[in-house]
Amino acid sequence: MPEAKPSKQSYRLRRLRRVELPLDTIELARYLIGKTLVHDLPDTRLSGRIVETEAYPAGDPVGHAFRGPTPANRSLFLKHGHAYVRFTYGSCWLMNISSETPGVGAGVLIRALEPLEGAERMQLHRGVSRVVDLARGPGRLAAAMAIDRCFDGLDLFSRASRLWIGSPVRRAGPVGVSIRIGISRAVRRKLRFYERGNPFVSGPLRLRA
DNA sequence: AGTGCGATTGACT
DNA sequence: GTCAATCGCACTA
Repeated sequence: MPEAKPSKQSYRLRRLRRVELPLDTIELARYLIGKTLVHDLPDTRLSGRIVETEAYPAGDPVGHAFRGPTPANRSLFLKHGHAYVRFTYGSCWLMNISSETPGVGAGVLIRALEPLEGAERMQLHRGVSRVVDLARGPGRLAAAMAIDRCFDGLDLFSRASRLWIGSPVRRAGPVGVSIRIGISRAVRRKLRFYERGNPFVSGPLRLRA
């Protein structure tokens, strides 16, 4: 059973530098597909390929920054490359990356990972064994990667941050674009990006093809 | 596979 | 008091 025995392979991951990021919310969401998210714990590395993102650009009425800065959303207004971590629905943390210049509120939601390293630890964090369920969905992703409010406001591109964005381990497949998940209001912009056909992507099947 | 629903915390009106 | 960038489970099929 591949689900019960996740890979113990390790990878040569390079920290990306902030200057490599596109300074644009939608371009960043697209750019992050295939890159890696890494959390270095004291004894273990947790990492995964980013396979699904959503852009929440400046001025987006469903973005958390829409009504201006508050103590809870201020991280979205930091220079691009900072973590914005928010608790929602009583049980889920969601991880975003700020995506514009200082003072502009915008971000990219990281929605799903294909686990690479530390999947056994992720199984413990999540209480599920199936590898495809470890980080498929933003709440699951945060739980698997042990991301909570401590990381809100962290600069992912500071020299020695424990949480960072790494180079791809393989070339990303074709990237699909769709409407965002869980956005029920009139805003139906196609701002969700995902690696097409990847089983670690969340959402209904037709939005993974 | 798709749909429906309850749980549950924090921020803001 | 209301609402939320969700999840897991219980359904139906």
